[in-house]
Amino acid sequence: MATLAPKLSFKEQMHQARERAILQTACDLLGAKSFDAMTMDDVAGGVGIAKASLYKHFGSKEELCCAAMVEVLHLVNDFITTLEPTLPPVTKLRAVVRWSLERQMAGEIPLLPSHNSSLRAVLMSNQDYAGSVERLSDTLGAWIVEAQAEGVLDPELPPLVVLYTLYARACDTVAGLLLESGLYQREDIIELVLRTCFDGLRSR
Amino acid sequence: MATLAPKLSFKEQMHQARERAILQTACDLLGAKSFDAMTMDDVAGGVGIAKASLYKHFGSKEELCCAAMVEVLHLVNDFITTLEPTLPPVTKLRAVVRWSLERQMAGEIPLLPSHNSSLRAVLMSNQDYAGSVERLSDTLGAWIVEAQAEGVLDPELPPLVVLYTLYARACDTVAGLLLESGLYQREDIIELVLRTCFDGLRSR
DNA sequence: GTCTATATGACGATAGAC
DNA sequence: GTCTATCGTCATATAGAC
Repeated sequence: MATLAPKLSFKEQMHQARERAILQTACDLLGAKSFDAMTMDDVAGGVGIAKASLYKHFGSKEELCCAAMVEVLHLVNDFITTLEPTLPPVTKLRAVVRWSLERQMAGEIPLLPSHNSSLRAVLMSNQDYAGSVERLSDTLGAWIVEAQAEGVLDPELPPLVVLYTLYARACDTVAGLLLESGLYQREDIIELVLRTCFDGLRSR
Repeated sequence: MATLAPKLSFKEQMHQARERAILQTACDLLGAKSFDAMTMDDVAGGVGIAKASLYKHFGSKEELCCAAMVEVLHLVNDFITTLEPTLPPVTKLRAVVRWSLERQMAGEIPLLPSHNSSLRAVLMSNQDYAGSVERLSDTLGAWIVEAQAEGVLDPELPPLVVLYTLYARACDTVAGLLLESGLYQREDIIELVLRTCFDGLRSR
């Protein structure tokens, strides 16, 4: 396994470190602006290397941004494996949305690109990305069905509607706007957003 | 008043008609792609005029897109005035979200630009836009407070959180994604989205 | 005001020295 | 592999004829 590779030359370590720095910078930038607005000069400047050097690591802007998005999906899939499997499914669903909200409030790249982003078309034809999305959707979908069977989530809602609603809340900008307003603390905002998502706006 | 202006020369009528066509095309394009991805060539091609002619009507791309967004805000503010004032506030709130969802599913420009759009910065410094947003927010905010006082909306949620949540649902992409899936009819999708927004995902 | 043609600049990507 | 310098392309915006 790769994690057991005993020796990595200094050169290779530097190479990987640079690549991680590039990906991290791209993540930050994509959290702040759209794919179209982000430039390779931005990335190069952020990392502190020449633009031409970027192209030694990633063949194109699309390739770099794909890699960044795939990285995020791997992170969330990793996070999911750390969740205690015996937890109630709705608790696990909340945890995933919370994870995404925390990431987003930290200014990092959202889980999914917005619908009208130019990046979407590129991502959808990327096998690694599509596979990760499918894996994530399958996991969340199973939890949704479980939670509905338990009667915890509304069984009358189609699971696909629930899934998309969770994605939307995990990526929407309410949390960021509330943070900007300066009226609430991070933790309060996360609780409020989770509450409006699961319990709705109406009184009980 | 302008609506009573008795005579409008043929030239002026043509001018206004072209301007409306330009705005409509910009609306459609901004519904389909981001501000950055939309080009003035797209707009000119859509309207069927030369690009240079656009600049006789609008001084810049930013100005055109601002005008398009302001147009939408005027439309929603107009829609609001058609609502029977004696209706319960929560009914009026639902109606506004429904109006926005219908617009969005028709492929038209959303009510508000996404957080990380380059357009946002431009809009925020546009007085006409900012004024319309403020007017809209004041109206919706008053209804929210009323509905909370009646106990129909959860009084423990800060009104600002409710407002942003409504904005997010009015602009999010769940409706569009569900429409793309082909599994549901427009009217069903709207009902489902309104339901998850107001009633949440949890069983009652 | 509308058009064709063009000036100007930004950005993705590459060439070639080190 | 990294850099500087540059190419090719495309988009905003304008010039100038009609």
